[in-house]
Amino acid sequence: MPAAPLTHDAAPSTCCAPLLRPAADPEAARRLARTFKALSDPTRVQLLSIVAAHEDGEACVCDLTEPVGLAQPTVSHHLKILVEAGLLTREQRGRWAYYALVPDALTHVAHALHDATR
Amino acid sequence: MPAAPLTHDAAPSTCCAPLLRPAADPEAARRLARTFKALSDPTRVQLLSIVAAHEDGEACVCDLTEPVGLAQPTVSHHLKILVEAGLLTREQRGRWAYYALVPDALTHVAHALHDATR
DNA sequence: GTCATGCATCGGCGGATGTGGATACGTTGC
DNA sequence: GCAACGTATCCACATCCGCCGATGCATGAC
Repeated sequence: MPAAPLTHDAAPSTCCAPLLRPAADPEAARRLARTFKALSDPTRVQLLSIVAAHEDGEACVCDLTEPVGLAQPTVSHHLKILVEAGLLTREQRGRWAYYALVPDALTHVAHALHDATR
Repeated sequence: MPAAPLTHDAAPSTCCAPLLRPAADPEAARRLARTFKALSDPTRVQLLSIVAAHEDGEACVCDLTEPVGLAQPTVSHHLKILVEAGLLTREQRGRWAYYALVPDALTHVAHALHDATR
């Protein structure tokens, strides 16, 4: 932070082109990245796919530990991340916890990404 | 791993529902997650947005360091990750390196994600 | 009540990641 | 040749993340 007074306003050549549109503000980028972070692990992508492939589009933890080959606490951890990202819902019925996809979450993410880079 | 021979084949109740479709194979999940990992950082999302907002859809590093408020090596590092993920292209013209969005990369990602959770 | 079952949380370990200063590389201009 | 400029790479540091064993918290069966 010793300041960088050399604003390349006096650009010698045609290096820095102007922006046509204002870019996505940092807050929007932060929220987008937060969702992508939830999708940045192979296990979590697999979990989403497995849940989606299940009948009624829902599955409990015991359905998921074996396909991904991880211990139950780890699967529970990943599921929590997916729920916090708004990609899955969690519903407890009896002693089982059923996870299901949030219907339009993924398409919403796709649109947000398209808007940010439009 | 003393083995967990208790395969819940003899499930007492209706816990484990069958799959309607085979879920995404681990390899596909790995590739998808690899792309999302590149998008999982706020700085990188901002970089994509700033590049897209520039005239001609391209920008050099000197256009990018100031908006994101990070040092040049850090920005270069993030750009490399985006290029390796297939989201940006790098073209050296003179002493400047111009980065541009890969046209259909994002929509392709969106479709792949939709397929994995169809 | 007790016990078993399914799941979440806690704690720690090992590896990956974001960050920037110093430095090396390639290009332009002299 | 040399100097200046724009970028990329190297290195070290702090932090975060995936992973699992141990444990706790519910619910259901007895």
